[in-house]
Amino acid sequence: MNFSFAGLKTEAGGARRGRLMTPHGPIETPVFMPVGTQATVKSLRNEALEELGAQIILGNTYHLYLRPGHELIRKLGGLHQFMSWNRAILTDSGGYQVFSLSELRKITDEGVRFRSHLDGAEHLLTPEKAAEIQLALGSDIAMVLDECIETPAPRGIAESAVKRTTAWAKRARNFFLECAGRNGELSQWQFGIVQGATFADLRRESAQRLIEIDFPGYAVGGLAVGEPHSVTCEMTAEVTALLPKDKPRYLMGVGRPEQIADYVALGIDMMDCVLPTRAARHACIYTSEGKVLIKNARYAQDERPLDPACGCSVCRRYTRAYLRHLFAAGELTAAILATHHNIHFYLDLMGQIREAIEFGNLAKFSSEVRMRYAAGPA
RNA sequence: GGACGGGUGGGUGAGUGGCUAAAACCAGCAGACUGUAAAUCUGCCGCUCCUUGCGGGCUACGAAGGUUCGAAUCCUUCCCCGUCCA
Repeated sequence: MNFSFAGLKTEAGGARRGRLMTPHGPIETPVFMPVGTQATVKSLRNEALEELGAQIILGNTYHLYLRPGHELIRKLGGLHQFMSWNRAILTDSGGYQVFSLSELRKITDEGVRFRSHLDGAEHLLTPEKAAEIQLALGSDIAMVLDECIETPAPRGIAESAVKRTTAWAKRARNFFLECAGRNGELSQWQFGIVQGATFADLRRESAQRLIEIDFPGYAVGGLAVGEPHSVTCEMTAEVTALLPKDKPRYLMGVGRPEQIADYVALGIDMMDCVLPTRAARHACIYTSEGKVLIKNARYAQDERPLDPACGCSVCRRYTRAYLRHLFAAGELTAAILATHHNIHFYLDLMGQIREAIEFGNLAKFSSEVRMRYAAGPA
């Protein structure tokens, strides 16, 4: 695997236009990665994802370990073969579940003890175990187990989360290299994750420690979990200023359509977010003019497509009135069509961002998107 | 003709003297969703007034009367509906 800007432009402000080569195809960056926690992007068939041009999707260590089990997936040829997805996959480590399943877990220096949300059984996820699971899954990019905390957080909590995340990163890295060997880097990468809540010095400290460990790529975690967007940007900027320029940076779990270009401008190459898929299932449609809550009565007789400016197969064929009806009737097709459109919107948005970087007018593009979103849909 | 049972807000349906503008669910309306315990969750949902307050007024539990300080709840008559008997 390798990451390069060869023949590609880097914008002065920090935005980068790159290419990440994986065993499952190239990834043009900046990239948006649809989330497919349980080896599927909810309500989308892989055929649709391919049609939409998804270059890489996410899977989740914690979920796939619990069900169907990483050993089973390994036996069946790895995650790519198991789910019949031949493009790239990044697996999250379960670190986010440390945060989102906070009532079901206990953290120690050893690792995280979870009570399964499926059957209540107790499981211990250690940095080594998370790496082992992801090696079995065979994702193109594996994440280290980290301690993700909510923001804002008291400094003491943030400090100890950074300390633990650093120690875990070291262990995860050692274990990973031991198992995969240095040559393992050819087929699977492992990224470290910066923590530090909303404290700039802790963010720098965390990044510095990870750089010393030396990963092929770095993620910024624990953001967009409660703090204002401006703070998310400040923290991201602190980190990207330190990270090696020749390695990919991944801002985890973001963001809203009008925020994405901001992160790119700060030097972020990769992002993922459940927003387009989850919001779609909840009848929230992202369009070039802002969000459309398609269940609203005002769309009952609206014969326009979800987004008149969109060229996706859903917008080419179906009306707002029809989508509204499908949601009102609780039909599964509503989720399928809405998700398809929202993912198209996100991937297309990122495509436009890549283009804007190449033309050197990302800032202009970004402010146009923001203005359209502020104005709202017609 | 007789015997029971029943008529509650847009729907289903609790409530059987004051805490009831009336549970709950559905429908309806609006909103949220950021490394997915999410096809989920939240708010509103009789009308009206304002100094928007766990505020005021009005109307409301088939109809009309009555008992009571107070009635969806008790009594009387009537009108409907269901089941059974002739």
